[in-house]
Amino acid sequence: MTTPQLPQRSTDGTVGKALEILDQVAEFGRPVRFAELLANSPHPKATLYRLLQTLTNQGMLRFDEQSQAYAPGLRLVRLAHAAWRQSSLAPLARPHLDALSETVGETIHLAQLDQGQVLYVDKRNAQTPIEMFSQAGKIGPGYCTGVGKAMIAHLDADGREDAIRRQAYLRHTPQTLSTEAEFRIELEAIRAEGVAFDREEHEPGIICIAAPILSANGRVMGAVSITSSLQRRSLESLDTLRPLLLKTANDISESAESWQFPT
Amino acid sequence: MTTPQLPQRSTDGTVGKALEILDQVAEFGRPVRFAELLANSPHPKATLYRLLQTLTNQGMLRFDEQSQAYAPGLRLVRLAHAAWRQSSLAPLARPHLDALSETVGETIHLAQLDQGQVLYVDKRNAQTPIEMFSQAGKIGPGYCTGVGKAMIAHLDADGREDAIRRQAYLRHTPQTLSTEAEFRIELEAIRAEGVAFDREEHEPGIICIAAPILSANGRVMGAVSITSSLQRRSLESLDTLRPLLLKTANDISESAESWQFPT
DNA sequence: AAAGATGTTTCATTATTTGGAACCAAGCCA
DNA sequence: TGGCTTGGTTCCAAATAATGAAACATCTTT
Repeated sequence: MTTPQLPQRSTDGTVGKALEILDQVAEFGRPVRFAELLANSPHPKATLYRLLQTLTNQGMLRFDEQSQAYAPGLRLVRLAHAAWRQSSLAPLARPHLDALSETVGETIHLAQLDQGQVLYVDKRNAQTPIEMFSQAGKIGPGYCTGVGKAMIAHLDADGREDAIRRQAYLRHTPQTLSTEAEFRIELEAIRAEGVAFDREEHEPGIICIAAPILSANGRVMGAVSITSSLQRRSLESLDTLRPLLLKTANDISESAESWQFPT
Repeated sequence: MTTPQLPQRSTDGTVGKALEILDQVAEFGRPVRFAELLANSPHPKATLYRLLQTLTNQGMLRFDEQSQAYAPGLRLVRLAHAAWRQSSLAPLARPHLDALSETVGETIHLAQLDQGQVLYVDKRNAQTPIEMFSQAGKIGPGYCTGVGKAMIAHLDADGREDAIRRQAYLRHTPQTLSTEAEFRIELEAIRAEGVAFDREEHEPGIICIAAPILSANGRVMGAVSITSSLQRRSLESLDTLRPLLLKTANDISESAESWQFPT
């Protein structure tokens, strides 16, 4: 008899397991050895082994001979290009972000929600390009970023509860909201206000104002934010950009509505 | 008895089938309806249906209610970020591309080979800085691009044959090499020469010079190219950049060699 | 109303995945 | 040296999940 009554994550089929493993490898952020994966895996050795083989010769993983370790494969990059173009707001939002960037001269982020986490899909740098590695595809926490809070606050009840449950509530800075209760209160405030602020909750000295991008029927599609540092601006100063930010969010939403797929 | 003697692509297991479907959806370049996929699918209705369901609720695909169609999902973007950072030459090559770009002021491409096709992983051009997945992740043909030819020419015999077989040999321009025979001759010439030229083979008026990036043991890791237009430069003029290009390719290779993975 | 598309569900059959255990190959240590 | 540990690969009978023909819903057209 095998694994009788454990809560056991609802993985759909073999494919689900394989994709879960893919995620695990990606999360490591560096090539991982078989044994390391095995340690964090619910699967028996042989199963994990075969799944890794499959993923590898499909190009979803790459096996680095030299370090004897697995890393996410280039096939993903190819697939992601298609995903980014078709399923992200980035292509549509592009002109609006450009305009906003030009006007405010601060760092702009465009994000969407992916399994309760913030997924950045586009970015514009402040004039001085302190080029961090390209942002698209990067993920961030939902409970302590402006875009994350803005999106979660505007989800419907079910989605919101789900997202609230998925947060890690780690204290990144002294200002981080690190309990579910605090987070809930903040979400209420954001819903009332229409925009979210990040008050050094993720990184010390970094603040931002974020607005949700809502579809005509009120569903959350994503969020835009303007980020700055306390050295350059105060929260109040950021707040003066609110009308511009809201207009941008609205423009993006309208572009999305009027979009028709080609035959 | 099922599917008795067809050549039938060697798909490893259910996971393989699922990923193949993922590719199909991505290739469409626009949301696809169930029926369209079914038409191009070797699988029976029910099978395709279930596979699509699985992929969708795994976030690898997105089902657009409005258009009743499937598109690649955002989970891919997240995964690809990890892949790009760990499995592409882009992070390592970045400073070298920056330097080359600064010096020559022309469009630069960094590409790798993915299943016989050219996969662009980074780019520099005069105007726009990098926007991750708008350029990275894009694919191109191997037989009529500078980077493609440079890489394929330097593969080992097996890999080269495989790549030669995978090409489509479509005539994009009057200059396109559109038979396998012509392609083979060109590859020989490139191997002798050490660099490849694109003589308006992919797009009219567009030319480029490309060099392979080889590891210490001679394996092809990728290629760099400098692209220009006939309005601005001649092939001879591009050729004067050859030493710079080769130096860049070599620098990237050396950076890669000296790279050690963190524990 | 009937006939066509298109998408979804069922269920007995079949084939694939599973995972315990054996096996192999290096290190390591005493 | 020889035995012990650690990391990785292969086997194979049993358990499970995938399969696909066909029936069933819907929603359009005629």
